[in-house]
Amino acid sequence: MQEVDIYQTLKRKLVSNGFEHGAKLRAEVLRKEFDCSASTIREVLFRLSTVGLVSFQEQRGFRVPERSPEKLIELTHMRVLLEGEGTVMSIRAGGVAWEARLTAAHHQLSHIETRIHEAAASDDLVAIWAGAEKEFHETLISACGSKTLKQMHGQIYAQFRQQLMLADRDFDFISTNIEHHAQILEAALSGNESLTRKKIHDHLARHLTGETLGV
Amino acid sequence: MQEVDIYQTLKRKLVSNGFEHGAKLRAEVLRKEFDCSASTIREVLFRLSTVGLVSFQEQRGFRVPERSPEKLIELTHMRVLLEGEGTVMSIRAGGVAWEARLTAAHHQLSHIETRIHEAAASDDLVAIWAGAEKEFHETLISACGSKTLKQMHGQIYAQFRQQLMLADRDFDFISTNIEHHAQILEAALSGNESLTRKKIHDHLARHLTGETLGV
DNA sequence: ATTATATAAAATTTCGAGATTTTGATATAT
DNA sequence: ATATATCAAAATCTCGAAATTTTATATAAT
Repeated sequence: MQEVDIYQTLKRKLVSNGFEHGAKLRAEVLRKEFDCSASTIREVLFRLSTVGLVSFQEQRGFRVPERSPEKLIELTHMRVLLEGEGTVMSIRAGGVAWEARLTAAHHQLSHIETRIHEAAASDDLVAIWAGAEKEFHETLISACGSKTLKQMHGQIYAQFRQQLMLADRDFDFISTNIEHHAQILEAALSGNESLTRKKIHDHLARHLTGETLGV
Repeated sequence: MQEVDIYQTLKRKLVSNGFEHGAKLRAEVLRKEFDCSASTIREVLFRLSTVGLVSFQEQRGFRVPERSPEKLIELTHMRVLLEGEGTVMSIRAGGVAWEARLTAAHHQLSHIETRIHEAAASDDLVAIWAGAEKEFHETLISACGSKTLKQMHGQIYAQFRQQLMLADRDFDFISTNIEHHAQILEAALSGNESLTRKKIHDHLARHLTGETLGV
């Protein structure tokens, strides 16, 4: 298995319930799982600690970051800030091409959310939903013109998902949430910047209280 | 030399003119300089790429990031966003203790800037100034209550300094800049949030045009 | 002269073993 | 019973050499 594949596989596991929060990531175990040397694993884990998905402590190895209500609040705050700013920049610079992409991304997300809401949420469907939700929020900021902003948002978004894991799975598909995405789309297409910021904030607001992880 | 020292030493060199922009960071060379193995160097470089101070490309090793006017503009934009948000949060939550720390940090910065402005800027003085300027801007957001925001700001600030290196050294000490710091302090102490945001923006505005790196 | 190919040199990446440090268990003392 | 000290097991970290890949050089072909 290629190192880049090991990286992707581990990353996916880290943001989608593949490990317990706080679990130790032992080189020896992972070495066997991926059939490579301990140094290669060590390297991949360093790269993942790069983006905050793995915590590293000198002489004490690597761990999955603990779940923490405060951390989730901080990450949510950053998402509101970065997605709000990035979306406003996209509104100004994106043009029709961006509006088209956003509409398409929302259509797909809306489709899968409705489907899950009506039936049950199988693991397969949840995986598809996770991709569509990520795509929608990334499309919002995709025309902002700042690689730096997109990169930071990518880091924050991944850590946000990792904090949440499946804790909030049910809520993600209730009609309130489906409505939220529609309102963000509508506000963005209307070009109303402060309204768009507000709708993004409202969508994420339930994670700003600490209740989502039970405080 | 301890690995943590290697990390610090390299980091300092990377943000203060110790390397050319775009320079290759060869493991063999650094291995000899710090008298350790190639793997140790490799690890440190991975950690520095964690925070964006070193760029890494598969099979092509590590480099000092290129200087780029666009990148500087993006980093400046992020600084305005993060320092503005963090300072406003500090105004709300910091209390007298924060105000006292901010006043102290400004006093030290003001002192050194005046001194350099009157005389010439020796390398020693510039190093002291760099510390004082970093301290002032970090104190602004120090009471924001978000470890995540502080961490991201730290990354952005280091990359910002790395982009600038000594390109803008002269301007850093002219009276305009000294005035800027005083106005940020005054606005923050007055508790006027939008004015504080504006003063932080104005202070950094010259880096938003591209002129600083000559576009 | 320019492009393409083959070869050599140099740099990066992987590896497993040895050295170091932490962790956990057991024994001893307060 | 609590705390401290000692030792063994386990994990992490460092290292230098071997394997792989890139880069540079020289040769041949168009």
